[in-house]
Amino acid sequence: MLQVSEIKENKELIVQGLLKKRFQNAESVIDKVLQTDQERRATQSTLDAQLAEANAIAKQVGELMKAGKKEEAEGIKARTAELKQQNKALQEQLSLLEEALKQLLYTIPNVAHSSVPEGNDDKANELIYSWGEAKPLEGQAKPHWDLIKTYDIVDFDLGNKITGAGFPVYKGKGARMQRAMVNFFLDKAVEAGYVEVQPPILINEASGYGTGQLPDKEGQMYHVTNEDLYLIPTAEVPITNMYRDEIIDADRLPIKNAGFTPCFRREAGSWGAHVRGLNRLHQFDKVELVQIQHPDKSYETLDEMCNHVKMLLEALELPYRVLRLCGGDLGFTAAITYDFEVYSAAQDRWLEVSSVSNFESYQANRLKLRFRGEDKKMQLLHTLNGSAMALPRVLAALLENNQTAEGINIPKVLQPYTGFERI
RNA sequence: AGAGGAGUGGCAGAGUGGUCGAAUGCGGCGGUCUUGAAAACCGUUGUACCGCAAGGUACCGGGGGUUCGAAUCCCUCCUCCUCUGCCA
Repeated sequence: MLQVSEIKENKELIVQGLLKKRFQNAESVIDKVLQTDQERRATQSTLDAQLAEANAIAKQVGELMKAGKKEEAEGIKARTAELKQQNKALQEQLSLLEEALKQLLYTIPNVAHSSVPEGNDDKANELIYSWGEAKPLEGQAKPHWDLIKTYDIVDFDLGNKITGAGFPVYKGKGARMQRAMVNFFLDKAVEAGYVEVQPPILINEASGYGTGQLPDKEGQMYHVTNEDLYLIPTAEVPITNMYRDEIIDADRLPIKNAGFTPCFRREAGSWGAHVRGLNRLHQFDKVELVQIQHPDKSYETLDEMCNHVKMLLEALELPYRVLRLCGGDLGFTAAITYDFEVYSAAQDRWLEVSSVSNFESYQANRLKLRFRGEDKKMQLLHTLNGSAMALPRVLAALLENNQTAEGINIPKVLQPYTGFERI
């Protein structure tokens, strides 16, 4: 969430950034924050003064008791009863104000970075890079949902039987492909200096708040009600939360972690071709990169992460493009996001396979993730993450783009991992 | 899952109702000494909030309670350890 101190100092800029993000009533909500904070501070001051008085009396009583002046002590106690009531009321008032402020701040998204283009939806996203030849296949190109049946490598009916829609079973070379991609992506991440981690895939409520899935977006996660835990929608959540409530030594920065996990998304939503097959699933596998960086360097890091994803896609020989999301299409917690889309020849569509974002201090503020700056003052760090990458759509694109009469060609870089050159 | 024990500052570890934000040791930082280093010695060393400041307030796993006053007593939750049971 945003920091009240920032809002106070840069109110106009923040309102601008929020409007770009298409956050309604930015100005009035910000005003409400400032007003609530004002009340909070006033209440805090009063309460502190009263507590100071109560503390002084308690000390006095102690001294009188020790001196054996019991009656005098009893006399002073009368005042404390009064103070106690007032303090309790003030305490409650303060808690209410603090809670109100927090709830208010939770409703405010991150501010869009200055380079983020204006726009209401994905139509306004800015194309900033493309690689490879994006053209439909000639002849009888099949979409991946047909190919997986032909080669019997992903089975939706089986998944339906044992779980439900959106939970496919990968079989034979399909399963092997998954394992190959995971290993390839993880190996590349480790080569790039990321420390591999394997986090839990169930998270508690505090973690959900830390990275911004809670409150409000609980409907998108599977909830294990008998333990009050959530299935992760992305490894971003457990990996970033490893650093919740931490004060990091500046010389440890940047912190780079990579992890492979399954991801779970409820996404009750649309039907049709764009959710067919592997395009959208309730459970899918993903390798995620997370970095924690000094605020001055987070945009360099963002570029570095984007270059990493480019390298992966080029190694896989998949035509792709990079989009800078416009304000209206940006996620709640992101200051800036680059989407990587792979061209799927048989669908003649672009499939999002990676999303790389800088959250600046928005998550760090919720996480209480800080470091001591050059001036010895505590400062919030910046968090970033990116998928590298989401497997099902990469698989879909590989199947569709590499189909031949003889079968599906596996990219060279994956062959050492699959042990076969063709499906 | 049952029985018992324990959670204190970066770490170790005292403290069982007042003078305790908390002894002591280690570690860290600064200094003296030294050509340099080590050792020794001296000093310093938590976080958040309120306040222009002086200063004040809160925090001893989390939450609640008793009391004029709680790290210390009570309730509750969480975590860890030991034993028993179960198990990949």
